[in-house]
Amino acid sequence: MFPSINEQLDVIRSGAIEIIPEEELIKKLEKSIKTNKQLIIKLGCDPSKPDLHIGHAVVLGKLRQFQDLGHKAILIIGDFTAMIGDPSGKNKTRPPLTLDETRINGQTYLEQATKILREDNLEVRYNSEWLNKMNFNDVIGLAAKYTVAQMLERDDFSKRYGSGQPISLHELLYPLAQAMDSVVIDSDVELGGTDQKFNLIVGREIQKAYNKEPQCILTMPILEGTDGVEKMSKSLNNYIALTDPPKEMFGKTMSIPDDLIVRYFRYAARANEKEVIELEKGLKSGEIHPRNAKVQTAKRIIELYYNKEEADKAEEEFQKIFVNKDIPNEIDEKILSFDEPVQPLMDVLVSSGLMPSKKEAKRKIEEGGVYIDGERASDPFIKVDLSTKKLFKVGKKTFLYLKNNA
RNA sequence: GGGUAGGUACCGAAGCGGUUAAACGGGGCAGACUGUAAAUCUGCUGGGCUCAGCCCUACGGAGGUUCGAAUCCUUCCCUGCCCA
Repeated sequence: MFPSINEQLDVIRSGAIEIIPEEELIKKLEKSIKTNKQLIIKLGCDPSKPDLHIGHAVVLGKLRQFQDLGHKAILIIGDFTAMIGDPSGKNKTRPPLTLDETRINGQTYLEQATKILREDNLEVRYNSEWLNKMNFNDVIGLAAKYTVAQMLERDDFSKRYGSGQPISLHELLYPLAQAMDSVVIDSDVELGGTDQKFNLIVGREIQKAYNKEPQCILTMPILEGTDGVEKMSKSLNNYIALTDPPKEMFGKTMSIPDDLIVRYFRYAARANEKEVIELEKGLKSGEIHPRNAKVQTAKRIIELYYNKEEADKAEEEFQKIFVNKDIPNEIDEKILSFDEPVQPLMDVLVSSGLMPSKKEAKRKIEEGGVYIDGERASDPFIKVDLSTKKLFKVGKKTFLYLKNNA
């Protein structure tokens, strides 16, 4: 029923940063094979930001591998914990969300996550189901199982504490809440990014405190964002969303710094180890041009979430617009409804949504960032005739046909 | 509860009565260049208008002093640190 331990371990280890403790995982696997019972693999997610990106996909992909091995994935939608807001990586307390908001976000999350996960061997649980029921007594009982010093071991807590940044008490409760999830679902393995290591270990400790068999933890790397410096995150706007259209995925991948190519090829494009080594060698020897390596990576990523045709199309578009400075194949068209078809350029830019304000429009025109039918418009006060369709280009990548219907 | 230091634009951080839509850095946007939506360099970065000028809004909130306040006073809210 299950593959052999070594086969399973090969899959499990690939791409993983740490497995703690590995011996225990082996024992769990042995037992699973012997009793023919699935292991319970937990992945918690924070639905406060429902835009999933290819950084999240790294750990989701690992969960998928466990599913493929025959184990049971439990995806915890942290609708309750999202109200607290995991302080991880943040130096500031987050604004709390309501349970309703997190529920809606959770649904969105799920829609995106199932692009990667399979529907069988999958169970979805919302942690408000048990956390919302705990009363103050329960919370005290839980909090009594961990100490302040242990909690302050967490890197970002100690950093914030040390530098005089505020830490609200409820933030200290976050790892405990997440740990409670593990207690309730009896997880055997919990997955997470390396930044989750602390929380995952707390889960293990708390399970023990509740006389449960402790979970093993497996951490996956945190993928850098397209800027190549910070981790990929929505708030830093350096992410490639799973729902990004193909040409966005392509362009964003092309914009990563060269030294990130191999990491993206491995983790974002999910190339196998052999391919990764080949690419690495080619880049080093100069046989493979970094540009082409990026093209290949970008196309592989698009193939994961769309298909080959879309990948080819995205490449073609990119070539067209950015290399040949041509216009894209498909351009949106917007009909405006001024009383008169002849309007000042600034007004046209604002009411079409191309510019947020007239001041901004004026600036961009003066900077030479606005083109009408291929001609650079340099006078912000000119009027344009929209009785016929005109092509507007703002900056390098925004194209829009505009026409007035009156 | 006492003491003390703070709260400035998207973020960090100057300014401490007028010349301040607010230095500087980051971010963002635009331009040049490029294999690239990279790097680098340059410019811009609250809004409106009858647009080289004028007007509104803005330095935690509310009042006040002053010809004039981010800057001074009163009060309230929030945060760090020390002491209890």
